[in-house]
Amino acid sequence: MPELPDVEIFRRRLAAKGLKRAIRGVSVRDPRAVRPLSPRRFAEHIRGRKFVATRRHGKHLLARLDKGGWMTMHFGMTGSLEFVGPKGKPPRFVRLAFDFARGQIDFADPRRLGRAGLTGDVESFIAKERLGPDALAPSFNLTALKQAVAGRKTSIKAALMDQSAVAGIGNIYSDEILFQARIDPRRQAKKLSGAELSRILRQIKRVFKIAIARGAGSEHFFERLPRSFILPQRKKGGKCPSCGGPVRLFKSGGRSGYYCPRCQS
DNA sequence: TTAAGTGTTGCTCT
DNA sequence: AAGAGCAACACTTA
Repeated sequence: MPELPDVEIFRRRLAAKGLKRAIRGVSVRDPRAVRPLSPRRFAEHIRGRKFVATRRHGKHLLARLDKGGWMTMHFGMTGSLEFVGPKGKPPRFVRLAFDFARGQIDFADPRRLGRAGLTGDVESFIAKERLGPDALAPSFNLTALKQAVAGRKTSIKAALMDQSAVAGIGNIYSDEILFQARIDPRRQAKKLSGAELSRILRQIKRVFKIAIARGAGSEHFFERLPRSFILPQRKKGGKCPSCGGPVRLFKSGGRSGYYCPRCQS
């Protein structure tokens, strides 16, 4: 689930429910969720303090602490951030819980591939993680996209998913972006024309903005997407929303990609 | 029941 | 050294 739009939803949730309120307790239910930090060091660093600002870079969420420094979160394949009110029922698979006077914020993660950590400042964190520019940052323009895929022999789909080239695009949304841009995901990145890259850039911004606006990751999210989106058809037997033909599955590096062989070339 | 599949990343091998 | 393949992980679905 957690690609850029999903993480942006988590960020907004944290900003709405967890900012400028005392964090009364931090419960590390699974030590692996804060690895390589010790649960104690992580919890003690945050307990009694407040989050005062949030940021997102690609698929990473960061929250600034009132006395300086930031908490970082990455959601792996199945992580999420949920707010639970005073009488609410917590989700399954909670690995970290932040307790406030009214309710709690839970980091849930069935597959345990997500991580939380601590860092001094955002810029050094981005450098350490080797992250490219955030896909929604205004500075990620056509020049930056050209730079990201320049000379790359790999497929445009793989290049877009490379977080060191551009941060935030994953397996699902790369399919949608390339479908909207009418580009075959298997094409070599370096062989795309300027006009094609321009279409891709426009669709990165558009697809992500639409996904965020429609509540990425929420229940019935797929039904709330425009009819022109291939995302709900991203399955066996799916039909291209543009031409009605069957969507095709291809595999690369253990990942599944879907596309319309008639509409994308 | 068992096996395959899964929205991410990082390590290994070439 | 870029790129491909697979492991990590644990649950859900076929």
